[in-house]
Amino acid sequence: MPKVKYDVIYKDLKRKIETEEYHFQQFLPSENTLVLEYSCSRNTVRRAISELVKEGYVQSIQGKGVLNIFQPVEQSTFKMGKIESFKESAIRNHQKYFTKVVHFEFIQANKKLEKKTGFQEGTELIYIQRIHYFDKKPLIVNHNYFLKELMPQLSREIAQNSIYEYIENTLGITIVTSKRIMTVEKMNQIDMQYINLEEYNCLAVVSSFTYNSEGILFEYTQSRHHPEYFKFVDIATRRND
Amino acid sequence: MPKVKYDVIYKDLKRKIETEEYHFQQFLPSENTLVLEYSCSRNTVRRAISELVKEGYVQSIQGKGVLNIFQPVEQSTFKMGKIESFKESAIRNHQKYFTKVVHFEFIQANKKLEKKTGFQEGTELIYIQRIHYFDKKPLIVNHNYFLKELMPQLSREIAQNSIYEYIENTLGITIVTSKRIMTVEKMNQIDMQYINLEEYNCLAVVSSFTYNSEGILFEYTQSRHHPEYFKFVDIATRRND
DNA sequence: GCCGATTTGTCCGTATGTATC
DNA sequence: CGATACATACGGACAAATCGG
Repeated sequence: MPKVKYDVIYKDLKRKIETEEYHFQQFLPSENTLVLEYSCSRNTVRRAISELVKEGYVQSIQGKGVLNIFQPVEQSTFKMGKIESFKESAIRNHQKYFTKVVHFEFIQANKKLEKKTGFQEGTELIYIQRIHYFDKKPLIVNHNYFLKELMPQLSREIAQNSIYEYIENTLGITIVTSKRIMTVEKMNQIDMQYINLEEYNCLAVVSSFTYNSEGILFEYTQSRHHPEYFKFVDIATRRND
Repeated sequence: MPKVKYDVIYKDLKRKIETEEYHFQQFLPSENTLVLEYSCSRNTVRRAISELVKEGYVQSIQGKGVLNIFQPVEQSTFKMGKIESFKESAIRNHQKYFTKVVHFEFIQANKKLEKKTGFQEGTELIYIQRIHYFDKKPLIVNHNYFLKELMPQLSREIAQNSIYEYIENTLGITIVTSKRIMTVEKMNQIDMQYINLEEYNCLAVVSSFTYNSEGILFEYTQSRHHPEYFKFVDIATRRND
């Protein structure tokens, strides 16, 4: 992240909240106070605070102040409102992970796939199936469909490591927006083959549509998770419309 | 919603996107153009646009413009990034709904409940179980825990209708932030009693913690959904940190 | 109930930086 | 290189909500 002012302030406030330098259910210093503290304009302070609001750390109350409502949430496997790769997530949660590529194929989108993924019929795609392990337990089956045109060099070896790392660092593509849909589905043949669901007969499924900085859809992924190890966190704020 | 300028602009842009007055994968008029169109400052236009970014309608690309990436999403049962009551959601999706109160009790939080809900042991609560029907099919089992102190008059009759309506309109409490956690759980006795899961043996579970404008937790709800009729949509944008 | 001080919310105008073409 | 477009930042003004006297 470029070193921009509002981001520095945001990170500093966040740290102070997490380390309880600012106490739970107490007000942060007023915006005007923070302006003096950080020698910046009120807009910049407000920008930093608005990030914290989005993440559910604080709540601004007109006429009163900015209230700290942060509680050290039971660590969640996947953060929301962010795009996070499997590897990043694993590292952040201090777990051992391992990825196995079980299928790698160049395909063309057909009608059925078009409906599911949004890629037009005939589009050249790379289809990859990967199994993700946490602590040697297979927990996630991943079906990735990449736009071949944008990453013709993508190989099995790269898929073995982090594809996102390759996309961002090597190809220099910036991922901007991702739409995700969470559902629960009955297990299928492939799930059964790789994951031990024990007495469960369904999985948590996250389908995501990822756009690059040109606004074009370049990836569709379906992640099928073992229910016991799945958690999806979201912060909602009321917007009246 | 108070009639504020950025909101008027936001709604107008949103309408133009939804009605395809602005076309998919094309750029919106530049910020400066919009400034002239709406006779406002650039900040105000940017504020409106940032709302659209949050909702995944557009994507701003520095040096190029604001790109329309809206696709009329397959209608989703539950919107994300918003707090929405069951009734509101049902109306928006043009479905017939019906709510049945199957349990209504005044209780005190014990240790176990404290761990689950966040309400301190000994806190006086109202515990309600409700079954939600769409088109006569029971699809959701709802367990609500309300802070009794804030709504001592809450009755079975009110629970029969929309509790949120009562809270907002009658009590005048404003709901501000809600933290939600989505998981998949095996069905329990109560689920089995009320919902016909057919061959499924688990449900989609949404646990939510709702805060009022004072920043105090006043509701914990666990919603247990029939998997076939459950969908959770989310827009993620990359923030580097 | 009113008034004034404080605090957040909205809005404006301007300047400068950075990316794209 | 210049023109255009979005991104960051500043400072100021007034509105709206809260709270204490």
